[in-house]
Amino acid sequence: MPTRLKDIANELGLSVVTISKVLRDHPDIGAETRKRVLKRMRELNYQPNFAARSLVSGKTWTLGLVVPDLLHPFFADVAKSISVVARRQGYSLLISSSDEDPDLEVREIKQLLARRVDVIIVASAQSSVECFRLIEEQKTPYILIDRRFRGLDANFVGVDDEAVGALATSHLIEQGCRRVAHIRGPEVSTAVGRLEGYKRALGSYGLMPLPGHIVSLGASGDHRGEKGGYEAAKRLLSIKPRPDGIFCFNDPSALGAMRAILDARLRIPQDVAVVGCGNLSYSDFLRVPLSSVDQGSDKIGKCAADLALVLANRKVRIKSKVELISPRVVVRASSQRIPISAQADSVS
Amino acid sequence: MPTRLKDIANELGLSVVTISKVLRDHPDIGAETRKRVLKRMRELNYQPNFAARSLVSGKTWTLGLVVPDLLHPFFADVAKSISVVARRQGYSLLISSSDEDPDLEVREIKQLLARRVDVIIVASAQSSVECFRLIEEQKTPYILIDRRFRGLDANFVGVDDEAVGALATSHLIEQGCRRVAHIRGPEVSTAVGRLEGYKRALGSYGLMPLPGHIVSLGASGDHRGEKGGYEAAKRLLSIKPRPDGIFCFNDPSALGAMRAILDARLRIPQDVAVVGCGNLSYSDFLRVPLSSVDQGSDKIGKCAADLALVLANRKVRIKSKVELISPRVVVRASSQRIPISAQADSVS
DNA sequence: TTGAAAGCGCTACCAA
DNA sequence: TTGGTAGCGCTTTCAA
Repeated sequence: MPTRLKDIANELGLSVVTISKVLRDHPDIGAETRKRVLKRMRELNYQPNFAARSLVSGKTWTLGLVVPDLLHPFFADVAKSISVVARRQGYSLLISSSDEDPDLEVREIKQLLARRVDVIIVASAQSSVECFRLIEEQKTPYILIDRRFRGLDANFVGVDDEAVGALATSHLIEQGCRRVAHIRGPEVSTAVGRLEGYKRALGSYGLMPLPGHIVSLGASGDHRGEKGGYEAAKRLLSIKPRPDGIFCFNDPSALGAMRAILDARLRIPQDVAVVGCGNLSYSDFLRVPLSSVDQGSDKIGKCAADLALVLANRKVRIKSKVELISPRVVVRASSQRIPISAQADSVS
Repeated sequence: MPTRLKDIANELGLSVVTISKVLRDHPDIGAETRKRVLKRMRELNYQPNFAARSLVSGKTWTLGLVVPDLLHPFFADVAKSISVVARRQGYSLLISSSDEDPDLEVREIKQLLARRVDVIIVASAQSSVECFRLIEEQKTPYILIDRRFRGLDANFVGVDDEAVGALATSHLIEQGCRRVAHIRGPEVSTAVGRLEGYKRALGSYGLMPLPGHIVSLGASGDHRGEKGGYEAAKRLLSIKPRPDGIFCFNDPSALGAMRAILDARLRIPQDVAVVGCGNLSYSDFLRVPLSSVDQGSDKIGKCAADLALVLANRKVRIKSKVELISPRVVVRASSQRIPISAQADSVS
């Protein structure tokens, strides 16, 4: 039903090839012919058929993105900035949500492979590396974001999670906390890295995690960790000596933790200071505005998209790139124990 | 590079057609042959080429979604539920963010048309109806969500905005507010509908909007209305008589309004009660938990997706469907002036 | 039950 | 500068 090259060719008494060349700005076309063709194309509002084009060229001009949860502001932000970069180069974005389910994720990836997207970008919920072998077999370039895997030589764009943990922990210590606890996340690279950073920072101040001061978020069934954070913080508060600072794996768990602290009639940050990670929107409107480590989600998206476009245009596989974004602490009331100095909010 | 039907055919000494039939579960294939073919397909991890298939069938098994802002929890939620429904039927989702820019939106829609998606779903930032004519010309079915247009006979799925306004306003009145103000949104159907509902509800209680009690969010440059809500509320608070309740166009503007109220050293809800719209996540963790009208974003997504799948499988155009989701109030502290009764949070 | 032929809309290659 | 031919991987139709 839509206009085809052939239609224009017939109307103008030219060949399909000529029209095709005009379409793609091929040099060897007469100025007059070109003008006529372009005019008619515009009149008919001609749109080339992507399927046909893909079939010939082997390129779909499509990027595939798989995230664990589109509703999570971090991933929404990443998706958005990928989409902006991609669009500028004529690429579209096929997005799917794996719901943190590794099997579903594999199915989604297979779907993207079947559709022959030019590059796959995935924030993976896998525990094994198997499914990436599948992608490699098909020779589709792919980029991991946010979460990485030991021993997998793959493109990666994400925040430097050890730096996240170190930054948050050092900040708490600098604010006068001496018993900094950590609510850690599940067994994925982000949580492990942040835990490492936490330990490293304590060490660099000559401190150690106190017994019971590292608790796990657990899979409390809640999506993002609010409930888990609440439970974990309750456990922490019952321990002697009680922590005077908590670095939480992510913002939702920090919200849960803050609720537990307030419920226990303790003050934030005077009794217990809290730092989260993710720097989600609306932080300024919380009961106690939450200090948080910003992961630079838009930067991650932009980097990943830029890399994707490079990969999409290479014929041969190139050496894997690893890009680590530097995190930054955004200090708000939940950890501000020392009078405001030059550091607040605008720190780089 | 990936396996083709022809490869399997050659290996097994069969014709391409036979393999193709097995692939699509065609009945007239010998049991033995079918088994052999399926086995080999699995071994080679065969994936049919979508581009080739689309070219023949004219179907892309792809839905296109255009939203003003993927970061907005409402649209993220809608996108997610569309994706879930679509996936179950083998459809993928091409998502793009228009950034509330009508021109950009048109370009995105053109892109989707060029890609011959089976259905376009769009939460539109247009002020005119022109661009939908474009879609109609190409005979691509489309569904408007969230925002609709007068005089455009199109499929629509969204919340009943008048009911939203009426519900929120009645709730405030029932909580004892007598001077209910409204911070209204821009000139789109959602804002207009909510304003109408607000007026209707006032009327049904024999009340009228007081002079200056309807203020506009304005385009204060902030993305979602926090700053606009702040400014608007400040203006409202300076008016005599001062409002004792504010129904805000959306949650971000309600957050801004609450900040203005607290800044003015007034109490929420005792001095001024506040209701927002959208019921975004984390509401429980706000300084004052925000009452909000839930728009049923997941229901909207599900409905839209179901409708899209129907449209994708019809040959002929069918009469436009309009589905209005009923909103519900979720009462939290910001509007709870009367002791908690059976109504709180669990109201349906 | 199987397969040969034609064609979807486009691009690449080479000849005119 | 222009166009004929071939073919991308698949489905549809019809004949064997």
